[in-house]
Amino acid sequence: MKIRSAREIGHLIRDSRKRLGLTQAQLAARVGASRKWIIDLEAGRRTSDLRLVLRAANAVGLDVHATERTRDPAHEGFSIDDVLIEAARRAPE
Amino acid sequence: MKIRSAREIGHLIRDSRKRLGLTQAQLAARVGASRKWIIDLEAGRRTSDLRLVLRAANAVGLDVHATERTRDPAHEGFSIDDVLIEAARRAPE
DNA sequence: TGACAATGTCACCGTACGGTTGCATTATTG
DNA sequence: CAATAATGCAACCGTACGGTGACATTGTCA
Repeated sequence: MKIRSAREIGHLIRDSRKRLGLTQAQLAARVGASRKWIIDLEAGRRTSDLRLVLRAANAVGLDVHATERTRDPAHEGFSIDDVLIEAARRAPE
Repeated sequence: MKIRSAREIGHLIRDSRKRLGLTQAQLAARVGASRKWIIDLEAGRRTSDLRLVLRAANAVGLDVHATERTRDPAHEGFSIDDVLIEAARRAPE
């Protein structure tokens, strides 16, 4: 599944965690974070510390990959993205 | 490429940015962050705000995917991970 | 060579991230 | 049903994340 937002990876991690029968507290212990951090991650909040995010994904059996898009984004002008970014800056999430 | 650390995705983003001929300042503007944040991201520091990380990856033509490992990690006991996590807590990065 | 762009680092500093604790609200199991 | 576990949220609060600006270094092009 392609990840487009913090919410998406949060939901993925939650689903995988439940499929494994892990509680939030157990996952938090494995990741090395607090239960609050797991709650925030699964709820799709901005969730700092990328290392913990990757560790959490790994702990519930998710591999995170990055692949290059075949179409060259330099030729796309970014115009739509720029609008979205501006909108996101005013009304985040 | 499988992402295992903040450093790996940082290097990927840097390489893709250079391939596109973007400067750090230009990427920062597209992402909606400061140049310092781009520097920290590319250097593999912990890099908060997953939304910006995903946005930066997208801006340089990288798709981020999450895939389920076929082998069930519940049956792997997490013993090795637990050791790594403990080590990471003492001597992070 | 000089002028300029790009990058990395530093200091300062505000803020929001996240840990802790406690409590309310649901599942879940006996 | 009662008892327990699991989850979500709220409050408090320390800290580190990240923006700004300045500077040194390096790379690039005339």
